[in-house]
Amino acid sequence: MSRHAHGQPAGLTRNQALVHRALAEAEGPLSAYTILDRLRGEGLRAPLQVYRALEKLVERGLVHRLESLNAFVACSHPETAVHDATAFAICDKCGTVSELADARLARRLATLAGEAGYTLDRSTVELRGLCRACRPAAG
Amino acid sequence: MSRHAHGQPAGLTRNQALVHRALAEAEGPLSAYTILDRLRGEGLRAPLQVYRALEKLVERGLVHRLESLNAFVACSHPETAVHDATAFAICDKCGTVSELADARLARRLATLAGEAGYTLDRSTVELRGLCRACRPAAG
DNA sequence: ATCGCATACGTTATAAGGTTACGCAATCTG
DNA sequence: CAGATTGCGTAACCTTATAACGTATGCGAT
Ligand SMILES: [Zn+2]
Ligand SMILES: [Zn+2]
Ligand SMILES: [Zn+2]
Ligand SMILES: [Zn+2]
Repeated sequence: MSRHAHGQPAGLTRNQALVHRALAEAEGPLSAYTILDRLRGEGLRAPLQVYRALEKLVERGLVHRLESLNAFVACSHPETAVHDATAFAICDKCGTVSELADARLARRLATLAGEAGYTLDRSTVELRGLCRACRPAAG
Repeated sequence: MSRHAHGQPAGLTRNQALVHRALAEAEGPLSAYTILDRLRGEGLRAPLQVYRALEKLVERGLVHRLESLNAFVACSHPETAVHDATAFAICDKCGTVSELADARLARRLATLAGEAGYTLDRSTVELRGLCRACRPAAG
């Protein structure tokens, strides 16, 4: 589980920077309320302060929302990277998350949506299972 | 596990049947609390009555949960059908949902998870965009 | 400078979604 | 019959997310 050593992205407001840093320093996904708790020492007091920051961070692609967990993670890719069809693998036991980018997946999703008559604006792909560390030894 | 003439799966308890019917009769996804409201006339009073029924229905594959909507839909495939890697296309404007099954997608997800060191137990794939009816006419 | 607009901020209250805890009843199983 | 399992009902509670309202700040156009 390593992430970039950072360098906060430029152009963030104080609250946005605080929320982004909290996520970047966390080992895994955090709920909005957990973020809030971790930032009370910095003066944050209300859920909306966190949700508003998250909204902007997600818009900019600096943070992703994990729908199946109601939680958020800092993006593990450089800010410049392409982000179509990001998938997340989530360990059901230890909760670690890996952000995966895959062009073939992106194409397949676009094709599927198209065949069903839909445009594809954004996609949620979350894979649940066990990570290598949590998997029982093969037998 | 067969169905009666009116499409109700057999072997459901009263609450499960009520919840399933509510979803099957709805035009789109329903939240648990909306289901509850629609079933108050049938005697349901508490969220847990709905959540417990939903849990069983999801286990049996008769109902799917849409994580990005916090809502549920009746499965649109026969009860016998295979259900690995079901994807949902969701119109952002009118809310209609199409349930898509695709073996190539299933394989790609399995490969992706495997390469990242994860087993793949179940997947959430939700595609957001506009359906044909809601898309602005081209040209 | 100052008006209008846009963006961010802070606070309170409330909506929406989901679970824990407890106990009773029916249905198997030995 | 005892014990286990499953479903049911109620109340209380917790988590997640948004609405509503007002303030502050930057910035370009008049
Ligand atoms: Zn990312
Ligand atoms: Zn793990
Ligand atoms: Zn289905
Ligand atoms: Zn539509």
